[in-house]
Amino acid sequence: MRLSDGVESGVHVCVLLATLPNGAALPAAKLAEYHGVPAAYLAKHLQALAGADVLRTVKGARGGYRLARPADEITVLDVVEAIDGGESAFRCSEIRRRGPLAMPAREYTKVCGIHHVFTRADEVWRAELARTTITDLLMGVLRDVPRAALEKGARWLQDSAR
Amino acid sequence: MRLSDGVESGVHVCVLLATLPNGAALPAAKLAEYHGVPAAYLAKHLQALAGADVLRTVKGARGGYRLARPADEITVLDVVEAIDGGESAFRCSEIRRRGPLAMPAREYTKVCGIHHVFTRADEVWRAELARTTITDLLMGVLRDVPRAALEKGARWLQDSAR
DNA sequence: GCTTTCTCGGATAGCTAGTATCCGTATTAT
DNA sequence: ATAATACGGATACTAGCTATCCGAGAAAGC
Ligand code: SF4
Ligand code: SF4
Repeated sequence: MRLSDGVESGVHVCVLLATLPNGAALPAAKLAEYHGVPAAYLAKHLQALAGADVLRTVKGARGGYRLARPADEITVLDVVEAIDGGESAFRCSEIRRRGPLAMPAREYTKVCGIHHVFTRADEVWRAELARTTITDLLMGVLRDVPRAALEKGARWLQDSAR
Repeated sequence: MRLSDGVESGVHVCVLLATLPNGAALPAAKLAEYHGVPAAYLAKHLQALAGADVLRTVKGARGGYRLARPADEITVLDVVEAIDGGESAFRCSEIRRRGPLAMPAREYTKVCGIHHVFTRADEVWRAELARTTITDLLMGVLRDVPRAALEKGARWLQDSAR
């Protein structure tokens, strides 16, 4: 089981955008450069995030991406579902309908126990991700990252926002 | 994000094996036929389950597979980890080490907040799966599946155990 | 109004992990 | 001995994800 690779960049982008002043935007190329990931690929994820109303696009010259909502109203789950999709990890192929035990479809009214376990597990997983907002993550970064690195980042932002 | 396809068959196999009398075994070919899945493929998953000490193999003629432990000591998580692997869904590529913000490796001592969120989510997911045993699932089947189907299944088992 | 800058959206190649299969060998009951 | 069965490696196939490209269109600035 593997989460889409783009989720990581997606979350990082949101955290970075959360540091920008009110309505400012940052173009996709800069975001890619900042994180050291291929720009063309990141663009796809940015579009997905924009489509999911996590990011807002600012078109035209001096445009780019910015958060669509306040950072404390965006959860990690929002980012995950935008990029990785909202489907459950478990997909059953209705095994019980096959083989010699098979019965007519109408016999199977309720969701079976096996299916149910995985559905519940999926729900708690998502609930846990929904618990943390971009603001929470930003706080963590400000606390954990050494001052020197923070200043380096801030300087870079100034230069490229120009 | 997608769970390995074989997990479904794996769980079904365990539930079926839980219905067998004490030390009886069922060959891979029969298990595959019962569930209507390709035998050669199922064999792989069975081996994985045996390697993870979920199933026990009985070699030689009239051999097959049986549960390695009592059904109420086998959790759904055991099956999932045997077939799908125990790795977390989220794998970070250390983005913070790339790009202009990069700093020497020794600066990054603790696990970052982003990483932490996904680790925690993964833990609750696994905890939820560990909550349910094969016995629990078997109970559910006995309760939910119509009597006619149960008898059909029992008859089939008799015939093929011969 | 024209030009420049930048995003949007689709179209498409490349790659990796997972799916599915085969067969020769080892092991055991009869 | 013979038949039945697990084991393990080798391998083809496939879907989904990774990564890239480019033209159309929209906003900003002159
Ligand atoms: S019994 Fe449950 S898990 Fe198995 S095929 Fe049916 S719905 Fe899916
Ligand atoms: S900041 Fe966290 S999630 Fe991002 S690359 Fe580093 S460890 Fe991974």
